[in-house]
Amino acid sequence: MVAGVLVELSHKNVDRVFLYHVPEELQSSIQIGIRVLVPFGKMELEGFVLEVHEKQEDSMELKDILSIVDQTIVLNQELLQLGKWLQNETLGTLISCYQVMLPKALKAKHGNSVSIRFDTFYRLNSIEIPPLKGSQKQIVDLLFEKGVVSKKELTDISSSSLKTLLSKNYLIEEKKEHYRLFYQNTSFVKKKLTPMQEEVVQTVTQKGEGTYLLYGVTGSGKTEVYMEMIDFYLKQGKSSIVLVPEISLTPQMVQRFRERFGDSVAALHSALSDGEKYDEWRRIYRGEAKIVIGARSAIFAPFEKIGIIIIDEEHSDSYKQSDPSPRYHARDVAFKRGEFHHCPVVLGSATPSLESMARAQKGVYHLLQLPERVNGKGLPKVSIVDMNDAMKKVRGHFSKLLEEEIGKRLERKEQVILLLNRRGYSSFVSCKNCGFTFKCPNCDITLTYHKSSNTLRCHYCGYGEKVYTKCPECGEESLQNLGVGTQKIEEELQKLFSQARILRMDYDTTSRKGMHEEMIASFKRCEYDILLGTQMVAKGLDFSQVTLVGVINADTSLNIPDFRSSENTYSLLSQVAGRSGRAEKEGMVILQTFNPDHYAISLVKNQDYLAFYQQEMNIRRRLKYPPYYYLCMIRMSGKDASYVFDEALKIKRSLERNLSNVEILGPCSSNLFRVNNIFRYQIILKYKTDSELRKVFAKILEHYQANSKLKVDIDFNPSQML
DNA sequence: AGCACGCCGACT
DNA sequence: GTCGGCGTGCTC
Repeated sequence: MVAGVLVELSHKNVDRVFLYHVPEELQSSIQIGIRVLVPFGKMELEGFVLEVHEKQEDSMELKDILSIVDQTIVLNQELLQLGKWLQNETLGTLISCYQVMLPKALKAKHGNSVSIRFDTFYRLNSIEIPPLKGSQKQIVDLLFEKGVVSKKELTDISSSSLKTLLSKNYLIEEKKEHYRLFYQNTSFVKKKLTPMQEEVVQTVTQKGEGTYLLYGVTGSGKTEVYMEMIDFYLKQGKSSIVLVPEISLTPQMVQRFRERFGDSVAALHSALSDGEKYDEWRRIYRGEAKIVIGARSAIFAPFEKIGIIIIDEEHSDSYKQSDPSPRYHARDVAFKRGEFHHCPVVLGSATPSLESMARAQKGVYHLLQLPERVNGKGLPKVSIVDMNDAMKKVRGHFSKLLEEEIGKRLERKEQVILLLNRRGYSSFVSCKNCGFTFKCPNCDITLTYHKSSNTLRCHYCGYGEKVYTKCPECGEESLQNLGVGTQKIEEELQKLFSQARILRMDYDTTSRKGMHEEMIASFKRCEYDILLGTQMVAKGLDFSQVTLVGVINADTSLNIPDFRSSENTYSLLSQVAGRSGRAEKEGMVILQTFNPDHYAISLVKNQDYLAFYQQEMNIRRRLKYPPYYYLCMIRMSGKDASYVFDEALKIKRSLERNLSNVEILGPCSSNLFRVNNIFRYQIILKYKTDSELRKVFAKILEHYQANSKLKVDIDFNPSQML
């Protein structure tokens, strides 16, 4: 018997099946989709069994499989097929496509040490036991009384007596798997759906398979709709996947699911330990959990029958994996699995990505809408403060209006959320006086400041200019690097309101495990008046006492050198605005900005997503960006900068020869030009159809696979262009 | 990833 | 004359 094994090394040269002889004693347990340990050169490696053949085809000497790692399959037929599709889609290695589907404990990796935890139990072997005394008698008495006793209950009693009883065969020892996470079942009160919510649920469950874009304003009760749909499929014995951008940022969502569905909910996110993730995965695999809520990789949850896949906050760029290959988008995987399981895929957002909205407008997706808040209240009133004026009157970062309104909330014992927008922190130059920022004339994106050369550069096309000290717009000597920290704002805030209880939430204060949830819970209990934080205070939180949301610097994220910066800014501001006035009291929002007339800010005032969508679409069309064009980034890197550049030019020429109807930009140096003394150049492609693209790329990758001086990476639909 | 093979510089 | 540099190629 022969097995085809894909080994753990993620390198193009070995990314194929190697054949091994299956020794007699392992033949009964060998299966496609399990892990095995094999000799490979002088190494011992783990790998996945992808093929099993009854007889040896030729006379080639094959090595023996050393041992079997899993008793059960870790990659079922669907996932094996999905991995091959993913490889073709992303041009990553096949092994990386399989590894990305599994929790660390189940990845093929020799020396992996994540294990299953067991609880030990004891019961009596027979009723006839000679009279005993002391602690031995104590143990036996307890067993007569209870039948089964766990090891934990016996910790106070002598362990040597236990050993004696075991050695005399009076007791039987049993081991039972122990899941590291403990969930308490709580009671749940089903909320009655509004007619609009009801209609959405009906549409999806009746139409079934297909893609739905659920466009619902903040506070419109999307979570209730998700739960109702999940319940529908749960009653048919089918499982559900719910993706959220980063689950540790939305503990309230998990809690609500737990309240309703109890133990059937499994959570998969970065705050869990490897062991906890392994346990949750096993609960999913065994069908003990029917609903998984998780971040990007939860899209690979090993369910047998999927009823529905939901992607909440579908516009979030966290669904695209960009750092380690495979560079996949969870949304695309969702569509593929949706096809396989003939189930609906629901994309939900208050500010859908332009890509998704455009498809919905074209009728590719079914568009579902929830235009009203469930509390019957309107959306919060948004005021925009022009900081160009305000800065002349006050020092510091608080406008008169924001200061006054915070004061009012403190008096009324209501709560305040303050957002410090840190995206794009200090990498651009802006005029203190008029708000002017430098833009690339070819790409219409903000130029990045390079300290080393004291220049402003566009990393899309390579355009560059010298930094002036005088603002070209107003002539003032008031250009500055932008960026402030939460700590500084906190100090300022405390000076303004000495009695206020301020909770600062950023990556520093929430790094400790469980800290994030703890802070949210304590703010909810009104132990603080003001929640001050970065992006993490913007999403999914539901505090009934919050009636004011303030954004210190609404426009920093506009200056990120990325064509999506307007979209991201609009989306962030709408999201955070939605935290205000979620219960009976009216909500208010104050946006401080140097660009009050920029559409990504002014249109937040009336929460007019569709107006924003139209305006942004015009720009995208004009500049040939998504959704009108697809983007693809080819990154070339190596130690010898001039060699890398020369090869990059060769690649460009070869692309020009082999592709038609594709716009090729570059090569130019990446924003992070030198990382660990590796120099990086990039080529960006804009195109409408990718039929010939993948073949050409595959050839290029093949050509360079053995070249140690140049690494070529390809990223389809990159989420950020840095 | 690791390890061997292989063809050109400074040395006991 | 050898020891050793890391470029190239292979691993069932």
